[in-house]
Amino acid sequence: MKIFRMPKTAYLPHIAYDSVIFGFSEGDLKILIMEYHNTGLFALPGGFVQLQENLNDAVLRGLNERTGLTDIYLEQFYTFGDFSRFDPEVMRTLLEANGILPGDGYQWMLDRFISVAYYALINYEEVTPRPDALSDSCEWYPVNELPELILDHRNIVEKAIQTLRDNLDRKLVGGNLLPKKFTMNELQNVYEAILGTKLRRTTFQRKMLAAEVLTRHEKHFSGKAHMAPYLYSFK
Amino acid sequence: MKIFRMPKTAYLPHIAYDSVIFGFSEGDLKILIMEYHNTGLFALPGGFVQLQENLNDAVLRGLNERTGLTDIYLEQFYTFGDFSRFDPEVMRTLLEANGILPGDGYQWMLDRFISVAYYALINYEEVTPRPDALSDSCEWYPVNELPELILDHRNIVEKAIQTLRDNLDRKLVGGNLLPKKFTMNELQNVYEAILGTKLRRTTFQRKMLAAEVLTRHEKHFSGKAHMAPYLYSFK
DNA sequence: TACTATTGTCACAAACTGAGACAATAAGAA
DNA sequence: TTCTTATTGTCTCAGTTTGTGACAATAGTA
Repeated sequence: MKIFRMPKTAYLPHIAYDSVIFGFSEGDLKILIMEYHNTGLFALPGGFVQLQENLNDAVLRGLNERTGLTDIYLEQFYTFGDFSRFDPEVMRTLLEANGILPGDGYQWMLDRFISVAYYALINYEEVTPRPDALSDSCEWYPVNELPELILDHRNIVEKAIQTLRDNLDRKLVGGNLLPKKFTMNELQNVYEAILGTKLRRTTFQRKMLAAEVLTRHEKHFSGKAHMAPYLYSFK
Repeated sequence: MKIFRMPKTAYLPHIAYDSVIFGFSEGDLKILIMEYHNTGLFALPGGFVQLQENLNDAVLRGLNERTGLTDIYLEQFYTFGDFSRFDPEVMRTLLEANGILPGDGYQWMLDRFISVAYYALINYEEVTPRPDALSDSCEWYPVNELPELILDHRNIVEKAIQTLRDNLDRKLVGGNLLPKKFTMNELQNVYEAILGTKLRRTTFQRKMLAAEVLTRHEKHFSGKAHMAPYLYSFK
């Protein structure tokens, strides 16, 4: 059995973060989910804040550890603080499955936590998800086919999607889920996956062009038998 | 000197909340600011979370103590977690001005805190602000004439206003700053105070009526020499 | 060379918004 | 009573944005 090793760094007690990491592939909006050793428990990637660390930096650090990425579109969206999310059995199961006994100095992890939730938008292609010390996998799941998640993590995901939808037009963030250059159709597919609805091609194109946030590049020849679309990038 | 007495209840360490309590009077958007005994320090009303209390309930409890209100429109908008907001001197000044010495068991209040920020919209007329044990006043200040605030509280206020503006049309929350029944003109004044811009009377009226969120009641006779406006309430 | 699927753009109608016009008041003044 | 004034509710008209379909251009295949 793999032995759990946490860096000796000290963390702020009672405070955690969870991150909903969105990616886009095969027409689906997906998020990264961790599965823990020998437990069948699934959870959002999360972590703790070092004693002298900015909260935002802690999240970026965790994101970098899971994805290898450094420049990440990241947004804080809600802090979950209900007492009902306190369920020490879940964490105990998780620690014990990793060979950690009570009294190993991880007692603090069994306390009540308030969790600050963030969502990140990343380019699926640039990432090879990496599990952490406690988990044996970190994998993409389509948002419509999530496994059962621990605690209130399902709630967190739903609020993340809702916030993302609300921000989509206001902040024009959809492009963060794509490679630097993309076709208008790919961008539309991202929007449709996030909103869960079909959009009109011509209206969508007109709106995006009118927003003046895109730069048009060379055409992209896919080998298909039809007119080649332009490639775009965000300004 | 008034001696500081905090209920013996235990609180979660490192976690606080701050609330930006909005009211509307005399054409101005105002917020409640506390002034602390003998220090000249001004701050947002805030507090701590009891060990078994929901975060949201803690904020409602604090709001009730400051305003006497129970049904309050409340929205969480951001959690401030930079290490730079750790400044024990401010809290030490504040405790000492209240006759509290080091070793009185309030050491935990000098630690680093992460603060979850909320904004509330209340009906100015229903409220008589009440100071807490540490403060000698709790008063309304127009958002454009705030005193200098401790720590990052000025930041918190600005983010609150920004969020309120963004949510104004989407959530139609402006009515929470008014009595149950109000005229269209009063509602427009609230919108103008929040947005900081003048709006067109006819366009505003048409938009609000088209939204189908208002119920029209009897006319309101103000005694002025002109056509009496209808009163409205939110559905 | 003809055929097909997709793209970029245009055209027109429908819906929405900005800006002003105007009659209908409520109360005071003449 | 009648006139005057400030404000309100509603309408109109123009300008803008959005929904919807049409259509030619094009990259490959048959």
